[in-house]
Amino acid sequence: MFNIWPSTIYQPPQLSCNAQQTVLPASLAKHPQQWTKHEVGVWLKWCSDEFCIEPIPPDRIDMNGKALCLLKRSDFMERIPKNGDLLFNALQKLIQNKVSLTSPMSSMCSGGATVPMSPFHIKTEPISPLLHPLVFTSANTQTTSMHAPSIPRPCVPILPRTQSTILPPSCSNSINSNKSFSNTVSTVPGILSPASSTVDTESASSDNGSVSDPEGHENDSRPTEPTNERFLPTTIKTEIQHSIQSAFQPLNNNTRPDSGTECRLLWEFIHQLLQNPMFSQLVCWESEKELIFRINNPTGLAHMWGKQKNRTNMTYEKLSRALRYYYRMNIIKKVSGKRLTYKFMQQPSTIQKGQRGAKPHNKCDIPLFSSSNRFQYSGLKDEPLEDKTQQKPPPLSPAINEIHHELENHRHLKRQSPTDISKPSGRNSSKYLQSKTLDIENYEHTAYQLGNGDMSNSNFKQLSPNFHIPSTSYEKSKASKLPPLMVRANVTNDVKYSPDVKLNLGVYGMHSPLSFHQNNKHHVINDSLKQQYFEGMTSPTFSRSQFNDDPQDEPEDLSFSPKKQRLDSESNSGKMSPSDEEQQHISKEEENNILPLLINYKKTAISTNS
DNA sequence: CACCCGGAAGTTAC
DNA sequence: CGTAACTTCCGGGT
Repeated sequence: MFNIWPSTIYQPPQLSCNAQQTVLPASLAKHPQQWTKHEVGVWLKWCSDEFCIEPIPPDRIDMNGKALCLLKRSDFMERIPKNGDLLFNALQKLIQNKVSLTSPMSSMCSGGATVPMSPFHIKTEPISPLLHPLVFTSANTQTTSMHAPSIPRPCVPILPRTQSTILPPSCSNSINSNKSFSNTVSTVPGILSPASSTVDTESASSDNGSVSDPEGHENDSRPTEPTNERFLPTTIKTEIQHSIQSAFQPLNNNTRPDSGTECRLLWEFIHQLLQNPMFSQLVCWESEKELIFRINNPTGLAHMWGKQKNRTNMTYEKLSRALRYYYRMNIIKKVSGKRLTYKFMQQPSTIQKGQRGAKPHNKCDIPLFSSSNRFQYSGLKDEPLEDKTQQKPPPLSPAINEIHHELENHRHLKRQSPTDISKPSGRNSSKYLQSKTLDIENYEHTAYQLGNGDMSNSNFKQLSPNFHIPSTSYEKSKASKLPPLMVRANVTNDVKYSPDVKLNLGVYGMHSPLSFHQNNKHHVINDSLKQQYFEGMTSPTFSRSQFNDDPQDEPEDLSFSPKKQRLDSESNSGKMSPSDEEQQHISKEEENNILPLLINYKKTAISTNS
């Protein structure tokens, strides 16, 4: 009967709990109220094994099933402080399973769950699956990401995947919570597992009777064909699965009509977990009022997120990278000085979403010069950045004016970064930067396209009719797109100090000229400042002198003159003709020249600022 | 060592 | 097919 739904994706070898058996002992295949005292003990033992929790002293719950069912949650907590919640929930599921035998689950497909209520549920809210700590494990560690059923999944609100795992909070109750989580991750059928969820939900209405059928047990090699799902025990399964669905659905379906795509976003996922104290061992509010939350178990959270996204190799390192992308979108920021502590920058319910995910509120203002840049988000420790400067911008040079005009007219489009040519082997950004700088002199045109998004380089494809695009993917883009914006960078004839090169370098190196430091203040390049930026380069790091027309007076400007740099290098070192590799390589001296100009100005600004 | 940062490039779902 | 939102990897920092 309580055969558990197969599906362990992650199962470390050193599981401390029973990972082989997920079936409730046969003697417990009756309503808990009918359990004898001995059977209650059997159940407790089963729970401790199944949920990877420490053994429950029999004297803590020394009663028969009838008395057991009368225990309130608080009673459980009192008797078993560590895992009372878990046991209570598990018992409730057993109890409610019996009840729900008479109640088809078909209605669960809607956003509002009709799952039997758990005592600690808010009446008007769907039951959160996360409150159902039924954890099951199976011996099979096979990952079946390729087995995703292709049948329609109309009721599935979360990411499609076939299997997922989850850990009850109690499983991280050990000394090393992280390791505990990793080593005891078990499978909750249906949790975060929409694929099977749907199937089971669909089969539930026609297969209620299978609950008590021992033949319903499926082992770990469960076939994934929908037809086989019919033979699964469905009631509890469906309840839980639906509960899971509910948990990851938006609280307000009216504002999130697309319930079929919910909880695909990391911030949403985290927020959902935060809503449930059951997961406080993974992540909890540090200050709900201030929307500050703390990740208590980074590894566990990452595992869970990985399950949600069907990424079995998810780590906190990666998850945190995704979180860092939120900085610039003003969705989440790091709380400076507090490890594993972040803050929602706005009420999650107010976070606007793009077609597929969160975006800055004023997305149309983001692209190239908005205040929403990475430097602004370089840490909560940073005081609010000064972007209120209302200095009257100097007149623009014709070239810049043209560019500016183009930029203004293309804010809604995605900016395209110049080139991916001669990508250096390493990931050293300074080398990369330098190689780009070198490359640009070979071309007459550079195209940019404006837009927003995560601003990663992959979203900035090179588009220019006269540009050689070595990357395959870029070639494809080139064929299908036309650059909405052309920035003429006459680098061939005037590679060193033309205004356009300045722009290019700025955009190149920094993705965009986003902020600068001046008068002990960190200025964000907002609308009022961008003209000033372009024309005057008033930042100390982008000062006018650094683009002086007379390179002889500014030796540091060698960085902007690849040709000259190379010539100098050759004459100095005696090298005849530098190879491509050498062109891409940046020496320490060169790095020292170019970094302060193109990269480290951020650090300058921040350090002076702080 | 664990966490943090952000660039760069690849992946995936829509 | 294009893009948002990651994921993956990395070098470097605290």
